[in-house]
Parts: sequence; C-alpha cells; structure tokens
Amino acid sequence: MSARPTVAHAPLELEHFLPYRLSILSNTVSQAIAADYQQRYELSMTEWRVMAVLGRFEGLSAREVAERTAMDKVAVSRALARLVDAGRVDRATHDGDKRRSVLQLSAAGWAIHDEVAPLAREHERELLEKLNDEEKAWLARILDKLMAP
Amino acid sequence: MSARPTVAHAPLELEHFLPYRLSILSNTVSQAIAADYQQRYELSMTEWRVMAVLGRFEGLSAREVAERTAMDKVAVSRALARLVDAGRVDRATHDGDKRRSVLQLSAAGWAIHDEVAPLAREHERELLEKLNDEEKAWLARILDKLMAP
DNA sequence: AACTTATAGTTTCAGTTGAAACCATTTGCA
DNA sequence: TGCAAATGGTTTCAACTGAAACTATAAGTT
Repeated sequence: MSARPTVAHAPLELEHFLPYRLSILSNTVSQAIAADYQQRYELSMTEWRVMAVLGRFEGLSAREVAERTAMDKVAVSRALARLVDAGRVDRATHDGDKRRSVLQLSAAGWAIHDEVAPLAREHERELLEKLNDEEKAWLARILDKLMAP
Repeated sequence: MSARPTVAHAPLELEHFLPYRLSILSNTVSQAIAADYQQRYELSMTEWRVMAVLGRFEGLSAREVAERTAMDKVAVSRALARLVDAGRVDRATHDGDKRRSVLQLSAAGWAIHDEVAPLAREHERELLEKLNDEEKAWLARILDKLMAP
C-alpha cells in the first residue's frame, strides 16, 4: 500500500488552460491601458468604455451603450451619471419615448476622447508588435470564430 | 461650411480593438464556467482558482498561491479564510518559518475539486471545438508570444 | 545582542459591484 | 378606453474589491 492517495486526481494545468490564460492576458492588457488614463484623466475603465462607444456611435441610449460595451445596465447607468456630472457627456431625452436617453460626447468629452484613443491604440500596437503578419491574421480569424454566437 | 465638426475624430472601432475583444471573450468564458459551480458548490471564482492551484501544487504558501493565480494577496487571504472555514483547505504553519502557511486541499476539498475540474475542462473543450487543429495550434503559439514577458 | 529592514499574512476603510426592487413610460390587448 | 405586461433607467442593499495600515516573524547589519 502506498502513502499516496489511491484515487488519481486530475488537477487542471492552469498554465495550459485556455480560459485561465485568456483571463490573465486580458487583465494584464486592460490594466496596462487603464493605468495610463486612470489618474491622468480621472476616468475609470467603465467610463472610458462608455466614452469610446459614444465616440463611435452618437445618440445611443443607455441600453444600447450597455449592449455595445457588454457591460450591465447598472454599471452603465453609474458611469453615465459620473460622465454627465463631469460635463463629458450630454444627455437628452428621446423625442418619441421619454424613457430613453439620447447620449453624445460633449466638447470636453471629445477632447478627452481624442487624447485617450491614440493612447489605447498605441498599447494595442505594442501588443501586436509581438506577432508577425501571419500570426496577426490567424489571431483575428480565431477570435472571430471563438466569439461567434 | 459643413454642419459636421471640422476636426476629424478617430474613434476606436471597438469591434476590432484587440484588448476589448480579449476582454469580452475572457469574461464570457469565465462567467460561463463560474455560473456552473457558483451556486452548486457555494464557491466563488477566486476560491475555485485557489483550489485549482492547490490541486496542482500541494503545500504552497498563500503568497505562492497569489503568484500562481495572478491574484493579489488580499484576495487570496480572504478566499483562503473562507475555504479553511468551510473545511475545504487545511492550513498548517511552515516548520522553519512561522509566518508562512502550508496549504493543501482537505478530503472535502479534493471531492469538490474532482467534480469542478472536469466541468471546467468540458467548457474549454466546447470552446476549442469551434477551431480546427491548425487554428488550435496557432492559438497556442500566439498566446505564448503575447504573454511572453 | 540590539536594531533596522524585509516578508507573510490579516484587517480596515472607502469605493465598486451586481442582483433585485423600484419608478416612469410605453406597448399590447381585451 | 383601461389594464396588464414590457421596457428604460435609477436606487438600494449586501457582497466584494484593492490600497494602505497593521501584526508577527525572520533576516541582515553593526
């Protein structure tokens, strides 16, 4: 009889476990970017994400922002409250539906957007620099497939 | 004169922005797995991560667990408190260094581990099912490069 | 040995989070 | 029309989070 357990456990090898690796990579990258604007602009990651979609699509409602950012509506509601309060986002009410808001970046919001966006792009560039063209192409294709419904 | 702004903004196209896509994918996957054990075993994601590394490496200290999980030491300390309290992890004190703990899964901890691990693996399998062998190989290689120091 | 510095781990505090409850408005339908 | 169900958005509450302060032990220095 051995002192080791009779039952063979099969522990996860986290270093090869895809969900785990994705999580580490994603957190590392997101936090590196966030660290760059967090204090500089007094801007949280959720706020920046909201600003980014509003930079791309004007006049969205809060729910649409939530959809596009894949954040939950409470988080969006709070981020918007802070952004509107800080004068970075203008909020109006939808003409035909008084429940819906109509959102867009203010001039101040655009100013910040136009500083943070290149900064984010630069981080992406640095990350992709580690790959050659062939790898970049595969990555894009693979992510498409993994994220497909 | 046009009604559109004179300044050309360059909004991020989030749907093609790598850090954003990674974040969405990672959250989707992690939450799908977590949803599977969260209520069933009264186990948070941080607790499961701690259990997973202890399943793989017996006798680690709390700090070593933090290193391996890429979680911060406060989170690990709290997860361990709950796990020890629930009788899922046994905590002893290191022989030569009374500051360090020596951690391992208890029998009850192993029992849970051995149910959750296959479940996590199954999720990974479902995810990878979307890729063919060539794509899987590229993905592994690409992640290695992206995560290299 | 006495003293400073470093390390392991926990606690505190203030801020953030998500689920559920909530309010207001709109839509569907008898 | 009137009423139930659905929808957009906010608030509440309890849990969770990380930074900084803290305790205890160990290691290095004189």
